[in-house]
Amino acid sequence: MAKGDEDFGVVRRIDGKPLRIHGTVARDLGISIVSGEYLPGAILDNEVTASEELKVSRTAYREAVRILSAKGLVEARPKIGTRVSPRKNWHLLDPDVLYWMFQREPDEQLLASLFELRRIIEPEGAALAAERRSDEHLRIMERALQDMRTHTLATEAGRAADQLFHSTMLDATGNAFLASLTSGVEAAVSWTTEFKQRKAPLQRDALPDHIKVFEAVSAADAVAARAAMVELVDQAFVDTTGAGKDTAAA
Amino acid sequence: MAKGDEDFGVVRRIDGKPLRIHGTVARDLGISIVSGEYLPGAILDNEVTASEELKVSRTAYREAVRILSAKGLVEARPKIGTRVSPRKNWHLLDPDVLYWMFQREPDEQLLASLFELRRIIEPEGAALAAERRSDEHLRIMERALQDMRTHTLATEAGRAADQLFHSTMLDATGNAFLASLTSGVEAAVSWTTEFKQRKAPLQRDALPDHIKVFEAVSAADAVAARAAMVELVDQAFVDTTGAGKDTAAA
DNA sequence: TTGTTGTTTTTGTCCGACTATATTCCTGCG
DNA sequence: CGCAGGAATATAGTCGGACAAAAACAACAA
Repeated sequence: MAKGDEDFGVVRRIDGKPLRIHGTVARDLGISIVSGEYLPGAILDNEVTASEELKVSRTAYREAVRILSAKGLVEARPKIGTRVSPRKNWHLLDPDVLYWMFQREPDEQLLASLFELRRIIEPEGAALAAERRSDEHLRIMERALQDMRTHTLATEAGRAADQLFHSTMLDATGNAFLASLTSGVEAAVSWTTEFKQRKAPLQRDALPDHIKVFEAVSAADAVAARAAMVELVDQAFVDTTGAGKDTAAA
Repeated sequence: MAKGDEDFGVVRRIDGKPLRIHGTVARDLGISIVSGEYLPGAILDNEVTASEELKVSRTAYREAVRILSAKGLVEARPKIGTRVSPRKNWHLLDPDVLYWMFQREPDEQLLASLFELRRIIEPEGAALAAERRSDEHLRIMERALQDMRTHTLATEAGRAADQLFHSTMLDATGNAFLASLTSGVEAAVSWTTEFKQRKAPLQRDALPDHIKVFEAVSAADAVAARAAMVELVDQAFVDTTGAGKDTAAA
């Protein structure tokens, strides 16, 4: 390969790092499972057979299964085999699982549930941020908003600024659990957005909603921050699905 | 071992199943990490050294690392080693991570954050359940309440009934994400309760709060269900910490 | 200084053998 | 005939050891 070239054929992770073999196998199997190709209770091929089938060593295959098992998707037992766990046991809010779930066709019902959760969580997050944010938080968020304006969400830099805005606000809530939860969910949604955007490229400018949230947080006005974030989430739902104003109004 | 005997020395998982070697190593390492023994950015011993140190094969050690990596606790890179990830990347709401976090001394701040999250989530969950529950849900919940009354929370059967009550209500919300999230958090809290209960055995009877929630859900009264659940969570917070009425009133 | 090339350390992958576990089945006893 | 106990068996679990690949680092050259 000539200097400067890059191999875009390499499978990459969420964070852009290349996937090892065990990672790709885990990802493929994970997607198959969450998309219903293997139903809960189904038993996967035994390790020897499965690894031969996938043309990887048994070691690599086992490490992949460990990953899926750590996320609650499967359960391995001697003499029985590796069984797909009941959905109830799946770690649905695990970032990878979330990512896998929205890789095929984003299930309408599931997407609605996800936004239902966002609508519960994020307004309260904004309210907490309004009460607890530091001046440093405000500085970063304001700067991020400026970058969003100049670059727009169509560019990589713009989306990075958007992420910075949100992650800074999460940090400002002072609640690590809330931050962990929301960051994963928002990431999942942003992938869906990306997915949808190939078909329906144009949608409403998200900046005004962000500004409203920022101003409320800046003014330490929890009530206003909550209201502004409700609007932002509802708008995001409409943008993502194109429908479902009923759910948003519930 | 004579018939009927059991080996209580075996390390067991949350669900009671025995842990394999890779499981115990993952658990031990995981607890060390979340309890701050290894700080974010720190690099673990290389696989050969570490596995020798722990007297396990490199294969088993690697599978343990895969588990931790799947939960966002560590990140492994060739030539660098296995590095503890920044806390921001940890999957804090993963049931195992949560479990590990409350194994040593339950951090006061963290526990408060967890209840802050519960106070946001669970009332809304109860409200949704009130709107969407089926008659079957009601039947199971009522039955569970009866069992709670007859057995009390001091017994295994009583706690099982309590769990059934809560998990049924989560099912009734019709939101898989909400259910997944809450079940993990409630489980973590119940372990802390168990932990605390060794010192302060006696606390207020939780049954009346449960009944109020049930009656509201049964009457399909979302507002009342929300209010009743707020009370239940606040009461649980007081019972768990013994202090912190400020946070509960926020 | 900058770019390139080699060195080296560490994780990643593979293989093949053996162990542990738990189901299934069979056998013999009541 | 039914059932308890033990043997057979299929599967995941563990091991050790070899080699491959990635990536930081050092040495060197332009």
